[in-house]
Amino acid sequence: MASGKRSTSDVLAMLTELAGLTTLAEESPQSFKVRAYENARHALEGEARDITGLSVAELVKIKGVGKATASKVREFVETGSVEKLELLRSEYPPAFVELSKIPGVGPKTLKAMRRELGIEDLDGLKDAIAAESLRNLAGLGPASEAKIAKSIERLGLTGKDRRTPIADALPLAENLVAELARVSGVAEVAYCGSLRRFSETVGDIDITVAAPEPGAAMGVIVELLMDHTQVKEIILSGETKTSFLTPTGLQVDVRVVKPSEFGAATLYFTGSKAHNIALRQRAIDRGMTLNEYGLFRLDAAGKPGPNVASETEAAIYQALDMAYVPTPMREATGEVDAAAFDVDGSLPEVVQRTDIRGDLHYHTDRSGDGRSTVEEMVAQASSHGYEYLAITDHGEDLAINGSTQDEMLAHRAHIAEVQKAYPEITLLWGCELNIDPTGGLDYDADFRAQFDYTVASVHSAFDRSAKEQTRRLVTAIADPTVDSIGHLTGRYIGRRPGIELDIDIVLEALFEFDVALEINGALQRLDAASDVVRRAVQRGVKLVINTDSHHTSELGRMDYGVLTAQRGWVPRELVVNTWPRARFLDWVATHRDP
DNA sequence: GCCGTTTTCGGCCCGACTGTTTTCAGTCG
Repeated sequence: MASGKRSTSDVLAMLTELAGLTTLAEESPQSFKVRAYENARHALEGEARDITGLSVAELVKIKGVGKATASKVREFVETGSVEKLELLRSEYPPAFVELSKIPGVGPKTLKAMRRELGIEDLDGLKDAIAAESLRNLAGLGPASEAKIAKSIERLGLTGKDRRTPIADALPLAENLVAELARVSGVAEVAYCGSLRRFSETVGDIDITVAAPEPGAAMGVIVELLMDHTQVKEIILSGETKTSFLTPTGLQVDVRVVKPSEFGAATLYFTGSKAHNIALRQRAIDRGMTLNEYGLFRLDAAGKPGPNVASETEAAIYQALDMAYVPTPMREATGEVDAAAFDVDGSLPEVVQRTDIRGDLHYHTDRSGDGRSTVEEMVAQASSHGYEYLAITDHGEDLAINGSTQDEMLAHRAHIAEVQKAYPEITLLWGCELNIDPTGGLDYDADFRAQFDYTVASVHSAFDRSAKEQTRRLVTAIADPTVDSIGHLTGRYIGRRPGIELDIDIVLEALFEFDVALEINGALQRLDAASDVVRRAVQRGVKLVINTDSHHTSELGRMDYGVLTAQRGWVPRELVVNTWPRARFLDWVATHRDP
């Protein structure tokens, strides 16, 4: 194994691999050992401190991490590998593990294929299917063989670990929800799953439907789906559950329940799985049981008895003696204990869309890539009720999109003219500065200092080393004319990885120079990412939630930025654009001249 | 492997669907 310093994400990846290989070894995804590794991973994911610096004694104090896992983490950090993991790797080589990604093939089937038929990789499996020998395995038949053959055909398209960027999944889900809501007999529809938790990529789309007659409604829905343009193939269909694949291979699960069960169902299908398990454990501890139909009191015989709550998620959390947990926080990274009144009860009140008073990264057609005029963009912002708005067109360094000094000065005069028609909203003449590979910025310092507000961002040179990029960012952050850092890594989710950074050093610089970190609400960006945001919160770094709008149709991105902030456990207080105008302007003035 | 106001052993969340089964195992979420 390669040497080098192990990071927190390396440790988490190690535990994920350990859980995966142990699933094979134990022939069960429900294996208690597997769940222990997964729980430990979750617990460490939610840990604020740098886990690579913790001792075994400190690690075992984290709930969900025991002595065995703590020792493995230390072993991994100190030696770069874990003996147990290496043993499992030699027992289950990558080509064999790869087979576990085939939908419908679980650990039991996989090991039977190896044991009985000597299958070691995809080619071996294909040969066995061609020879029709798979059907001879106990519990399998011709139908299973055909199903597996089909799964292999579309592997890559619909493999179990396939992820779809939220920017692709969300519009599709919203359209499906709107269509299903119009089906007769349907009372309510919501998308759930990782999409509702606002995960940046999703494995599938889960849609929950409420209907007084679930079976009948499902019949109508299946008819609708049968010749729907977004349905390539219906892969299973029962009384209350139907799954289909879209033309791009994204799986959609539709589940129908009664309206009285809608809260329990959306809670269940929103997950995360680990969050659900924690809630169910809590129910059991209180003499109740929780499933997708509701929360029920257990009778003396341990059977589900009277319904306690089911119609709304809020009622279920309340019955479990917990604060309501916003969907983006349901990742089992500490929110269950934090929300539990008898354990901690200090779940932070995260920022809400209604807290936002202004947008501070906002383009007009002064930018080469801007598509609406100053007048149009300001009118749109005003209609959103904002108190202030920073118009931040590109600086001169972006050859095609940027503006010269003279153009910027004329732009300032233009903005001042438009301001007269909008007394209720304070317009700031701003700029999106480009951070060059060395950390340098557009114009000269004196000119930059004239802007009312600036956001500095990376737009090029994405492939430098983490060391170079970190120095680049820190140099920009230290510049007194920089008020905020835009889309931190420059990533496009699922298409382009962002720049590599030593996040701790960057966060330290942001804190020290009192520069705000942007949460960019563009769905393809969502940058800084929620995990980075959560660390920023822990460090006390100020944040700003922006749309980076280039057109009047893009202001809705504020919702997405807020959801990302909620995933990062951001309290309103840290978000500078929730502050009243006077306080915000005062902050800009003081941080520039401390 | 983890955990404990039933603590150091004996439990560990719950249900739908499919296929191969005459009552259930495997997979999935």
